[in-house]
Amino acid sequence: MSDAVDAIIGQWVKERPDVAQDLWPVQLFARVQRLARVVEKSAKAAAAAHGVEYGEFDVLTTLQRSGPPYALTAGALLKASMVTSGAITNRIDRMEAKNLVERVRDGEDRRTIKIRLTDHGHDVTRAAFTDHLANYARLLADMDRDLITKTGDGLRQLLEALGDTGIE
Amino acid sequence: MSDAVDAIIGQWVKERPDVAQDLWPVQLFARVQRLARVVEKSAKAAAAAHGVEYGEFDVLTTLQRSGPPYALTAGALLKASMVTSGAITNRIDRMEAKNLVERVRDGEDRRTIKIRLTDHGHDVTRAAFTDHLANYARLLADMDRDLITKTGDGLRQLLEALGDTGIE
DNA sequence: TGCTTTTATCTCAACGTTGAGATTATCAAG
DNA sequence: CTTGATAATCTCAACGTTGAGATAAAAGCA
Repeated sequence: MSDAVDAIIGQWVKERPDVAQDLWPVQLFARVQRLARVVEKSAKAAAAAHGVEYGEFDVLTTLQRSGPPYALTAGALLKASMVTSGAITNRIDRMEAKNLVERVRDGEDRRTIKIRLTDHGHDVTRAAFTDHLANYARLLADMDRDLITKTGDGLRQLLEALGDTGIE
Repeated sequence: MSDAVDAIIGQWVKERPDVAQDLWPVQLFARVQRLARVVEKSAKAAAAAHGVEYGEFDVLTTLQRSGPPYALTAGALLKASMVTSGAITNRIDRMEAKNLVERVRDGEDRRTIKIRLTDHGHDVTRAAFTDHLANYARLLADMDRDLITKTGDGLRQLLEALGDTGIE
């Protein structure tokens, strides 16, 4: 059996035999990259069905899983999202206009603001996340559960080694 | 041992116990997504050191690994790149301005154009790809080789099941 | 030959992200 | 207090991508 990445590596071995022994990370990282794109494309469609961009969906779920009172600072959302500060500001602006979240000034530190899920934001998040999980399950419908677990465990060890250990 | 994704799943189990049994795909897909971002960020920096955007680097390597005569149609690059047509046109425009590639009309079919690596494009690609592999190796420096192989194999099976089997 | 359909590429406005810098507030030291 | 340093958020122009539509050529078919 072979996939697109096997074909790509085969091309490199032919064209760049001088680096053939350095291609071993490619079989992992190229697959991670391709799988991420396939899954993200599917997830975007699932989010769009609920009227939100994928980046907005990310903010919604981060707030919901943080638990009561469903409010985090812009800085916390920034760290959780792996994007830059301008992107977070824009996302919050758009989501505020859609009445999904609201900006609340923090009494303690007036530099910080908290982003809080509105009731409407809660409803959208619950529905969208449920659909999101159904979509995930559909993608993996025919796969062996044990393989999924083992592969996920391997990725966890990689992420730990790369320092991706906390969500703050 | 635990990583950021374990923490995220822990939050969901608490906040949405009603979907706790549907979270199993998350431990895989969330890791794929996070790892892809970490690796891509690193790869972008490696490409930038050679004066090219990551998307441009993708076009360069696709052309180089295709072998002589190092020329593909815009359509072939489109399929290989997993982006939309406008993005490919823009990338080629920018790369042509940088003298990395040149557009060549195909004698047979005047609708198609071939994108061909220039000599300069060849040089940049060789150097950038060598650095790219060194960067990959650095990221995996402390990892067990067998784990990397097994995890990559798991991802291959997933990609095959999702139909990502050819590069055309 | 003419007509329609299909194929390949490009156009362009809307969109989201980047990232350096600006703004405003807090903290630490004297 | 006042000054300087630090911290949190926002601003904004530049950038790359999206995706529907336009353009143009080729292929299929009467």
